[in-house]
Amino acid sequence: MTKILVVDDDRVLADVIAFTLRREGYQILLSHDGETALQCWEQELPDIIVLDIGLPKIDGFEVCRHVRAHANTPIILLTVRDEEDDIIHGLDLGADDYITKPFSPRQLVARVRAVLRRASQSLNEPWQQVGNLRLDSSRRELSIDDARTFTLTSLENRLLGYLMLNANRVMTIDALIDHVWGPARGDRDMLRQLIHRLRSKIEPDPSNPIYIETVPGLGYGLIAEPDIDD
Amino acid sequence: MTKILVVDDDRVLADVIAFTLRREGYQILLSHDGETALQCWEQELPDIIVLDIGLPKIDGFEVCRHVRAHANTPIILLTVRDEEDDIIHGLDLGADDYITKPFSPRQLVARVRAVLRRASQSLNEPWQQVGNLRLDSSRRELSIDDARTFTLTSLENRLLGYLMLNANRVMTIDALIDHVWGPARGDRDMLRQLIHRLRSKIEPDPSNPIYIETVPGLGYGLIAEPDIDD
DNA sequence: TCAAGTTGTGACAAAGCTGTGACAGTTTGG
DNA sequence: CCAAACTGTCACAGCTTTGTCACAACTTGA
Repeated sequence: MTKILVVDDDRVLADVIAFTLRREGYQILLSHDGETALQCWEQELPDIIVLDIGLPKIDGFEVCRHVRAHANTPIILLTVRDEEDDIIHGLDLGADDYITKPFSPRQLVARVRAVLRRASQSLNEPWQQVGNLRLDSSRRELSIDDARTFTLTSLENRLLGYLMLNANRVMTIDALIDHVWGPARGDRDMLRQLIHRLRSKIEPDPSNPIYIETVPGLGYGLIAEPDIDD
Repeated sequence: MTKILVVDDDRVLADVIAFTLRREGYQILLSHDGETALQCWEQELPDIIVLDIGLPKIDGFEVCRHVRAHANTPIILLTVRDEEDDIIHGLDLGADDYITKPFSPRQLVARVRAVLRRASQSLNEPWQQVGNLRLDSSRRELSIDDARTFTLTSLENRLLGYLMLNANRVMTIDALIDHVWGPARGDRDMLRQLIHRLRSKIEPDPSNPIYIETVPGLGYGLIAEPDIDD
């Protein structure tokens, strides 16, 4: 059974979350501060963590960083709305998604499912399809519309695979760097170059990209169904 | 035209479904077992799949899992009533919605529409909506009436997000400054400029603002439902 | 009425970000 | 072992964003 670690110092909210997720058939582990959360994580190795940022003592960022240093356990952050910096920081640290409080049970369940699905998808299967892009990761081949096909380099393949896995979401620069080169390698210059090379390989008009969009100051995203006339 | 793949081994029911959906203007692809369904999916890449769970050989869950491993094609499951486990299992595998048999044509059409709409809005994008303004903070994009869309800068996004969060309430100048620049940064000049720039970007007539109102001596507020002739 | 403060507006420059080309070191494949 | 491909590094131009300032119009209160 899928185990979910829920971490929130607001006990009422934590109970609500636990109740919601239990009803969906998940097994719930509860923590109310960062320290016990880390202990619990280490002992139980849950399949996913739902993590509030504002925790006493060890805060959510610390927990996130610590977990990411040791494993890939998916993490969903709980943040207050309009704290954009928290969200970006969290995603930079490797969180997989976030939910802004207040949220509905349905939203929560949907996110948990989506993140779990992405996590399981990332492993197995050799190819994935998004819009008219089909990426064969094992052979590093990209076909567009079953017509043109390109051979990608290893880095290009990793970047595009990650973008496709998170299609239509904007990935922060640091998150991309971490996923392509691993933590604490790679820098922004390298990512810029990589994006540039990937674009000039796959975009019909590389200076007016339709697949890979830039969100200045934030990062990049893959557009699933691009308008032709963009 | 929107392509729908209908998979059901009950040929009578499959035909009824196909008929119903065709009448709504959709293009229908039919399969009666899992194997041909997967073939059909891979070749045709339909926009959505209506999938019965109880299929011979490869069952609906398998089909669902296989599709999800490669793409995000929306899936609606057909289940028999009271099989809650089936539903939960299906949703865990990434199905987008479900309908319990028996169902009416109207239900089916409504679900299909709903799922397609959600999918086109790329699922659970966390945007906030106030009146006819919709702000997607993760992209820093503002759409008005689902028609025009503007790209905002980081500061503009933070300001507008805060105003929308407190729509119809007047925010004091200092509160705004604190929320946009953080405590003890920023001054009134900067806020004045920011308001000015935001207005000239989103207001139809920037010198007669209808969205962002000025309350002299106090601050600014966002008007949720502006009169056109203001 | 007048003075002080507030607001809208335009101009400008500094700082930062992004796309781009070039080049060299490294890896890969034959 | 060589050539080709891949990758990291750097510089630079162009653009956007942001802070700063000046000034005119307006409001307010004594």
